[in-house]
Amino acid sequence: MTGHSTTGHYHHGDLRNALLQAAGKLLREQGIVGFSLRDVARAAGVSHAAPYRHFRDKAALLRALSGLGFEHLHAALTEAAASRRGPEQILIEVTRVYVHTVMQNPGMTRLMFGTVISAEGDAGNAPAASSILEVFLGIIKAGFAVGAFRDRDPRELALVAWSTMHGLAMLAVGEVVDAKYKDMKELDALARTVAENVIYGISRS
Amino acid sequence: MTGHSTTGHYHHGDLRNALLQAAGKLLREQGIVGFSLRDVARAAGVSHAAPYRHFRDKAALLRALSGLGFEHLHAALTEAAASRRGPEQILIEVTRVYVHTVMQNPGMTRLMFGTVISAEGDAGNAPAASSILEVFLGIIKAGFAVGAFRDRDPRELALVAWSTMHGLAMLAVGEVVDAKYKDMKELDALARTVAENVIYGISRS
DNA sequence: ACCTGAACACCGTTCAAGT
DNA sequence: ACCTGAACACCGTTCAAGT
Repeated sequence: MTGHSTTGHYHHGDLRNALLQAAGKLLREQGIVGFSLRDVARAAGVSHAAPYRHFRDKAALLRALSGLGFEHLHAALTEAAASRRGPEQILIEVTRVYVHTVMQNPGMTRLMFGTVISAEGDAGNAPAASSILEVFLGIIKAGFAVGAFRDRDPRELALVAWSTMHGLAMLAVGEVVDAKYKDMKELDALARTVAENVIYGISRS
Repeated sequence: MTGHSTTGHYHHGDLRNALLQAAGKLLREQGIVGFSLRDVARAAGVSHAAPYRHFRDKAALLRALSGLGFEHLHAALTEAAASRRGPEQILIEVTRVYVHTVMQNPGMTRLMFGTVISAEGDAGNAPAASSILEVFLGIIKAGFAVGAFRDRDPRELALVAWSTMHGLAMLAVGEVVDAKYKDMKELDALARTVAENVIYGISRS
């Protein structure tokens, strides 16, 4: 995205971004368990002390990375919410996308929702999370507009919808759900079942 | 439970258990982030190499600890499932207990469901998880017996119920849900709402 | 059989010093 | 302004050696 590159002598113009990119790759490929800042620096081709010019500490780097993950999830959900007709169809599609996105990058998922990072001065993931809740709120309100849903506090219904698909996604990514569900076909069917149940639950009788 | 203790010269008869207990305390008090095996050994009053006589490595200790956590959750849910009348009341109570148990020990929760540990030869948490699923299966089947629930695969309904309360619990423990929900009163109300929605969803129309 | 102490390869973080 | 290299206090793990 930066564009200009005439000098041939390498070395980063934007080390901060290079570090985040390297970190994302390591997180995806190796997971969060052995994730080390020194590895990130190595992958970016700088000394192990260099990242400290751009992030206060390892937690700050992870927080920034987590923020990128939330943005990605938010974008995927927003797109899924925009592309269909009725609120019921939307809920089914959003559930499927939620589970898929979460399963595609388990390390990122654990980073985002595992609270490996905590607030500590920074706002933590609260704002990112509330932007995700907005997506569900939008779906619920659209459902109200066409008289589809039970007359309840929309924030409650939004949280019900989110909880349900989040729970399925977490059980899947945590491998606590039976091995057979790791098959994506099965997971898709399960996502549909779960979404339908939410719909049954929140629809007017 | 062991009973005899006449010799006054200390040093553990059962270091394995002492280590697990110390680890549990550290996990509860400090969380999983800075959790170190050397700290556990120190807390138990032995050298840092001593744990290796009882656990193959740090992951094995954590796996055993996680197993204890699953046992605790299983026992709490089983008790909640046994004490009430109709399946609807049971689901509400079980949801409340699930969320409470999870919130009472966030470090343990992250250990159990964060897949910090993976299988690696050992069976991982799959058996523990399936014993939890059994509890939900029992509730669903009891509901079938009195004609309360929709005619679906009981395993699906059980997973729907589990997913929903698990999702709420994870959002709560991950602090992604608004700060005001950290108040237990609010969380209790939320648990009830979520449980009611599951009931609406799985009940015969 | 169970535990210790030294040893090794790693980490996160800091800081003087270089360009 | 940005990066490096040495340094420090920690970790997980191994292994000879002690009782």
